[in-house]
Amino acid sequence: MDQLLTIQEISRRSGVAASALRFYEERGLIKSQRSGAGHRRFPRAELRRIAFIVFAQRVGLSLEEIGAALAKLPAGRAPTGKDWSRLSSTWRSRIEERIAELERLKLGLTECIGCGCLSLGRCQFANPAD
Amino acid sequence: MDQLLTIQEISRRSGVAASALRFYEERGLIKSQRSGAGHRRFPRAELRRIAFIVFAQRVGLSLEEIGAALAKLPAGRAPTGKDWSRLSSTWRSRIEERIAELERLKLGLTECIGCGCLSLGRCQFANPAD
DNA sequence: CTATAAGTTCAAGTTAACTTGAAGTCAAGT
DNA sequence: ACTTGACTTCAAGTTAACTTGAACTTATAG
Repeated sequence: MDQLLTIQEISRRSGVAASALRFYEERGLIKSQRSGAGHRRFPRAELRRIAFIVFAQRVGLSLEEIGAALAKLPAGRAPTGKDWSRLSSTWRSRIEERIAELERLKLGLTECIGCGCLSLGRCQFANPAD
Repeated sequence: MDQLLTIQEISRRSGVAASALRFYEERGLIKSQRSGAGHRRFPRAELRRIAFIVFAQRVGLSLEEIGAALAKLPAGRAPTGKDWSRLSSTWRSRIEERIAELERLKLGLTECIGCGCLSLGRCQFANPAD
């Protein structure tokens, strides 16, 4: 059941360019076995990791952060749904913060820019409380 | 009342590095007059433009887009609050889309990654409808 | 008069996340 | 035998948004 896929197949199924996949492997985010000819062969399960990477990028994480997160997956056994969700659970607050910032900016769009208070250093929208 | 400020003063008041201000000027986002010695002198009003740039960046716009927006400000007269708000009004939908995406991702955090459906190409969270 | 702080220009460096190109290998089809 | 297509590595290029450094000038304080 652990079918091996070529880089093209993985690329097609994940929507991630082959060059990007090589790049991810170089960075240690994903792994592949090699065929006799030295060609990459990806276990189907890598699609899951790749999906995770794409997902995390949309959330706004850097590859470095994503790599650090992936490194925490249990070695030796296939990660469970719980493993994956534990991995990404810390992002919730991050997403919420970013949403909050965008809401603030949206408000600033009318309240702040419109009224003319957009004087950096004092504007509550331009300078979110930290 | 149109007091002229040095680049350091502008930098301090805007929180934007002097090197970045020179860069913005080079890109045509802001303008300065020159002192006898060839030093930049910024009219106070430029702080407004800079605030706008910073604001727009947080929204997620590129300098190029910001430059294009700023270029639409009426030449000759000082921009009014209405000018500024008209300029940024198109961002509302952009912000809202990004918020919607983040909400989707947040949902995917539990629903999708947790349950194991995160199989790219089919997952509704990883691949928002377009 | 001189040291120092602030400014200038211009070229080159930086980081992220890839992409592109060159040069070569390998298996399959005709 | 030969061409094609998919693959490999490695180095270099790309874009955005700046920053840094070198070399130099000008302004200010003592």
